[in-house]
Formats: sequence, structure tokens, C-alpha cells
Amino acid sequence: MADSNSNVLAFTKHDHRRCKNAAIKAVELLCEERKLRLTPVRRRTLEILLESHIALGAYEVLEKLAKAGFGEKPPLVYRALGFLMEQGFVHKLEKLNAYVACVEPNRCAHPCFLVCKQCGRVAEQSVPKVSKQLAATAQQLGFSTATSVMELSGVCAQCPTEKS
Amino acid sequence: MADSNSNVLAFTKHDHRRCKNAAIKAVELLCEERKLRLTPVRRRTLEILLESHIALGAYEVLEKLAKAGFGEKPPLVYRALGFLMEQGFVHKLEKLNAYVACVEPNRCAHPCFLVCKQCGRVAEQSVPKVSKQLAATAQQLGFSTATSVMELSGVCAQCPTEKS
DNA sequence: TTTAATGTGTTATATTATAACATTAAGGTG
DNA sequence: CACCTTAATGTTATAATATAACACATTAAA
Ligand SMILES: [Zn+2]
Ligand SMILES: [Zn+2]
Ligand SMILES: [Zn+2]
Ligand SMILES: [Zn+2]
Repeated sequence: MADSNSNVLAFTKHDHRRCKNAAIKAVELLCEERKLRLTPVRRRTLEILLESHIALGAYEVLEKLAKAGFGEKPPLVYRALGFLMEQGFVHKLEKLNAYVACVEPNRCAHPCFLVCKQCGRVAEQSVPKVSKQLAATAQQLGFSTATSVMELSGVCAQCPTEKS
Repeated sequence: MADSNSNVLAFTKHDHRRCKNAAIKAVELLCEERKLRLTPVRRRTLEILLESHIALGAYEVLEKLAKAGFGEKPPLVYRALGFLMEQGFVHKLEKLNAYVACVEPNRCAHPCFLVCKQCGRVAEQSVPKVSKQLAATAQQLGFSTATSVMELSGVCAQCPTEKS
């Protein structure tokens, strides 16, 4: 419980430049460790997603890549996103068909995504207990869980609840 | 816990005709109650999805609708699916972009979907506790949950685990 | 410095989904 | 029943998301 609030940064005012730099640094380290190449496109794709805590569609990312002097063909962005997702540096929000950078790629596990439908910001919350509970329930039914998708849609603390 | 295993029918041998008929009957009743029109296309769409516990893509459903003498244009199926989903008679699996019929539309709540990646069958399991726990965790972070997506991918009891 | 593997460029196309507007059918009202 | 209003469907077109396939370039490693 000690540091479990670090992820909810997305919904609170914070030094985002620092937030972003830390994430990039972490990815750089992990790439070194794993002997992976964080090429210019990949790095830039990550940076684009790290510009805010808002999830972007692949084609939004692609536009930004194009403006930054990279190509403008879909495979460019899908390859970069594919690499980043494989490594857990970026996550896809299935409900949104959108992509968001992982803020703590070095300690990301059992993530649940909180998506504010007002402001679009996404907080990644680690929920190991719930995750294991789900897997256990499934196991009782003879089902072996490999991967899970958990996404909540709602309204964050900063956003006014819509009046009916 | 008493009847919580009724949903896992999807992964066990069972009288599926009965399973299917019960679901259709339930939907008919709910439509009457709610003064909704279960038109031919809508009914047929539901029937198509109820043919098995495997999720189908919208265009797969559309093909079957076409073969059954209905139209073949996308809006046909998306409208039918839209209606059925609004009413909770059909669910969309976000990870798969595929649609599956609800087996117990009259008592469906807090669903989590177990998707077998070998056979494609989908079991819908009600997980109210986990669901509330997630919402509570989110609430502590100032986040008001409206809807949630929970999908597990793995291997069901009937399918052999892939050997490495 | 050749080679093998990986990453990128490019063209084309597949897949999923919706907008917009015309037409038809259903249900309610006098 | 005739009228009207709403809901549903038909139709055309296009948007949005994603991948296949093959050519070329770069890297790292032998
Ligand atoms: Zn930040
Ligand atoms: Zn918000
Ligand atoms: Zn069945
Ligand atoms: Zn299976």
C-alpha cells in the first residue's frame, strides 16, 4: 500500500516532465538489459505517447511521427507499437483501440486501466490481488488464464461529474 | 456459489439446444416486459450468435444473415448488434472485436469473459465481488467507475494445453 | 568483410465500423 | 379507418483500424 498511489499521477497535478523522463530512462535501461534496439522511430513513438496520460490512436501517433520527419505509412507506427507492447513499454486499451505509455515499465504487473471518459486521461493501477482472485476463480472452472484485460471507464477526481 | 457454475456450460458438454432455447425465451420475455420489438433481423442475429459459445465477428454474423435472406450491408448487422448489446442480450469481446450471446440475459451482472484461445469458446462468469473490489479500489483513487471490461484469455478444461 | 538477422520503406489490401439520407413498417390517435 | 409520429430498415458511401507481402537498408556478429 506504501507506494501504490504512484500510478494515479495521471489524475493529479504533477511534474509531468519528470514523469516522462523517468519512463524514458526506464525504457532505455530495460532495452540495454534486454539487448534490444530502441531505434529513433521506437523512441519517438514512446515519447509521443508520453506527452500526456491520454491514450492515442495509432493514426494519431502516426501523424505525429510524420510531423517529426518519420514516415507516414501505417506499418511504421504499428511496428513501433508492436515492439513497445511486446516489451510492456506501451499498453493497448482494447475498449478504445488506443495506446498509452506505461509509466513504470520496470515494475508493471497485473495492470488495470482507469479511463476517464471526460478528460481521456488513463491511470494504470496495479491490482495483483484482484488479478489473482480472477485467475483462481477461472482455475476452479478448469480454465488456465494466460492474459487478462481489465479496463474501467468512469470519471476521474479532477473532472466534474456530468449533471443530468 | 450454489448455481454459479451454470455459466461454465460453454466449456462442458451440455444440451446446447436447450441452452439456446432458454436464452431466446428469456430475451423474448424481456422484450415484452420492456416493450421492445424483437424484429426478424434482431431475432435471427441472436440465434446466429447462439448457435455456439464461440464469439463471431460482425461480418461473420452478416454473412449468415445474408444466407438467411436478410440484407448484406454492414449497417444491418451493426444495428442489430447495437440493439442486442444495449439490452444486454449480446456482449462484445473488446479484445477480439467479436460478439457473443448472453446465456442468461435475465440475470447477467458483473460479467467476466473467459476466452479459450484453443477452441474459441467463451464462458461468461459473474464476478460481483471482484467487480466491486475493483470499483472500490478505483473509488479510493477518486475515480467513479461507470462500466468495466474484464476478459481473460487462456485455455479451457476441454482443450489440451499446448506442449512446448 | 561477408553474412545473417533485424529493422525500415512501400504498395496494397483486409478488417471493423459509422455517417447520412431515403424508404418502409408499426403503433398510437382521432 | 385515415392520419400522423416514431421506429426500423435499405442503401450508398466512407471512416477508422490493422496487416500481408516483398524490396531495401542497416546493424551486429562471425
Ligand atoms: Zn505524468
Ligand atoms: Zn478526467
Ligand atoms: Zn450452450
Ligand atoms: Zn477450449
